[in-house]
Amino acid sequence: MSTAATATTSALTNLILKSTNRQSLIKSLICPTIHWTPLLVNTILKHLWNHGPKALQFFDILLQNHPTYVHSASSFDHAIDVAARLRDYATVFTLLHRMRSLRLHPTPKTFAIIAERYVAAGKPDKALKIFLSMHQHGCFQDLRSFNTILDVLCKAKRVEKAWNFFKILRGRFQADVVSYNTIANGWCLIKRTNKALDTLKEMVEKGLSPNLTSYNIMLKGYFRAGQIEEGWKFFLEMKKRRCEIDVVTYTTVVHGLGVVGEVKRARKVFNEMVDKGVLPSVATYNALIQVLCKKDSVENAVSVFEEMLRKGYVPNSITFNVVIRGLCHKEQMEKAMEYMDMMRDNDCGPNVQTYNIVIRYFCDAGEIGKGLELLEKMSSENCLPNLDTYNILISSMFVRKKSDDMVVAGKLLIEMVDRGFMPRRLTFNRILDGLLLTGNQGFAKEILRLQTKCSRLPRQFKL
DNA sequence: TCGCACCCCC
Repeated sequence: MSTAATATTSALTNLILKSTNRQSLIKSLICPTIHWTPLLVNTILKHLWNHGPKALQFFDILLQNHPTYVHSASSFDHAIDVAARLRDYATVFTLLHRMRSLRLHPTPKTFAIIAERYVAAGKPDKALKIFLSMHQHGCFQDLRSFNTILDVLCKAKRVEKAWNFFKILRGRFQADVVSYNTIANGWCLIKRTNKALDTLKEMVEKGLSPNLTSYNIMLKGYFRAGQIEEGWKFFLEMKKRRCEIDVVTYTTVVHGLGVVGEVKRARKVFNEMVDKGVLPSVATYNALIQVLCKKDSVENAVSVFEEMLRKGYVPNSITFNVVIRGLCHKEQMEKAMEYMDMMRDNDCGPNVQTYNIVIRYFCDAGEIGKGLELLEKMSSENCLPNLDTYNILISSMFVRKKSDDMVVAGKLLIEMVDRGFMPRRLTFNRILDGLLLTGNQGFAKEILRLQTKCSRLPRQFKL
């Protein structure tokens, strides 16, 4: 996007965040000088991702009040994702029906989003149900969408459920190598490497051949399960039998060896890939840098970071976050802040994860004030705090129960609820205890009312 | 469909 467009986006995002009155917001947004496009709408929705109610309000104002602009299907997908994450299923279905009435057909992606949110909310059966009812919403199921629902279940570690569902429907959808790989990967995610192997064997019996992805999945599975020597043997076997091992294979091994402290072997593999003509990717560098930070020294990690710059690689936010975490861990906070500035210069963040890292280290060092300063700083950069940010800050305030801290914690709690995050019961109770112990009875009552409201009402955000 | 980070706390 151009600089002018970015400026417009920030200005609009701020306008939406600051507004307290729907009518005046409508007046500001429905204005002939603003040229609404799906790209602009989607960018703003992404910025508002950590303020779900505002995101939905914004989407709804254009939907209801704009005389000519019609949302795109992808914007609907974003809005549905936000509503589903808020567990506001009434709005999810309203939007789904609205899509159909506008003749924008919900896509397989739409259903994947809803299914994913259902599974995340602990409702995998609802996820299967929405998948099975896709055709009633004017969207046909095919092998791709079948594989997607399997993947959604597996990624949420509901592998047994995915496997049972798979066995029932694999005939109907003509399961392919992707379906089997997805299930095998699921078993690997829960460290059941033998089940993964069985799944792939069953695939072979059905006449399908494993591909490189199948092998990479098993390889990662061994390392994840702590079966390092099995992983290593598997890697050697891959090199011997299949000549086409790729950058993913190497990255898996570099990372797998590194996390168990085998830094020298990890480095050796990294060098070997260069010799064999397999070019490391940014992800490979990230894996190595992370491993050096955690198991070697941050100085060595930084020199690999500088090496990758010399070779012309463009570090991404993961690269920066890994280095920043390493520096924080070595209590080099100033250096960490310099890397944050570098991110700004490189036009890649800092993002909410970056802030969470440094806020966390400041808080752990007892410098809550600096943590709160960074919270301010991030909003000024249009980077909204997420659930983790609030949890980090609030829990740090219980190290010593200072009265002022308790009030700040209470205010943060109110803010997070306002933005659609559901604090855990423990968080509520700790803040209540803290306020009562420090003589803030009035504020405690307010928090208690909020808790009661949160637990009683089904989620439905007024649009 | 596979590789790299972040995160409440257990």
